[in-house]
Amino acid sequence: MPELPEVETVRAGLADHVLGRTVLTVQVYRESAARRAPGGSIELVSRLRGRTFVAAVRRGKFCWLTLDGRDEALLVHLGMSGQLIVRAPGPDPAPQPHPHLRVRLGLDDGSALDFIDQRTFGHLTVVDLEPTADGLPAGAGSPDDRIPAPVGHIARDLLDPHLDTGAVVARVRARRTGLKRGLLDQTLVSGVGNIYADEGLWRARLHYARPTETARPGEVTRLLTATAEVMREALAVGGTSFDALYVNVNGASGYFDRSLTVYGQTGRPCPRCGTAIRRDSFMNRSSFSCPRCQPRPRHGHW
DNA sequence: ACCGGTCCCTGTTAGC
DNA sequence: TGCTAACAGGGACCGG
Repeated sequence: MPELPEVETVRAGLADHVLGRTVLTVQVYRESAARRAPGGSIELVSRLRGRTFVAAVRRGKFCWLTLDGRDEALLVHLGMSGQLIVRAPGPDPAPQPHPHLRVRLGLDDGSALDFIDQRTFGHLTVVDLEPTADGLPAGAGSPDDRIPAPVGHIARDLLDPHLDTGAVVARVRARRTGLKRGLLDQTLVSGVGNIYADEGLWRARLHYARPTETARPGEVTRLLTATAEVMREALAVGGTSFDALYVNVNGASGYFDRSLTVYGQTGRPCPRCGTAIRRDSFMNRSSFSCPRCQPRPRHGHW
């Protein structure tokens, strides 16, 4: 499940491999991959063919390739299983295309950029760019202050140097919900998904259901700092282990799993105290935590 | 404006 | 063995 570190790995790979390339052909193998555009695949093809990639930018889990003229971009969201793979020039070595190949962009040097997505939550769209709300650079890899219109409501992410952490702490505490819900709300702070939320909460020794309104400023700051640390460490691992020839990420089975402390570790001992990690159902998904390091808040206790 | 629930989608796995 | 249900989950959307 690609979250910020995985998407940043993809962005860096795109910056290395497709900038300066021009799109010659666009093949859409599954219409729903282009569903975010009103005109669907027809619009994707017409707005993309003949265009040149001039920047690879990311904010949170959204990534975009700015197009020549800098008024439009190819916007990508990987959903939960999306991959972007650069296929080297030359005949395709595989006898038949990947079963989950959704879109293939043929580039002017004979290479191809493949969008592969098993669970189909990801999508590609060509969108207009607009000025950022704060006038600052849009995100990682951005040469300017322009952001895709559909990403305007997404907050800066935890690794953005322009992130105002104090303001995020205040906004989280102003909410009436649980800490994990706040951390996963991409309009408060972006880039965090279920995996890194659980890892950050464990590192900060906070329970996922802790009410935001009773969380002290220092605790929320600790949560944000801890989650950013986990993501920085994952990024360092992923950045060194992906094949330089390919832009390739599969968060579900990739390189980032190995350093996970609580996510998916039901029954295994907590590295801090040895207590068995437990799994709870929360927000219709799983939450993993240490019952001792992250005690459940009792009503009225705080 | 905020908040929580629902749905979209496919492949794998657990359980009867 | 064969079927069904649960599970993985980001984000748009909707009703309160």
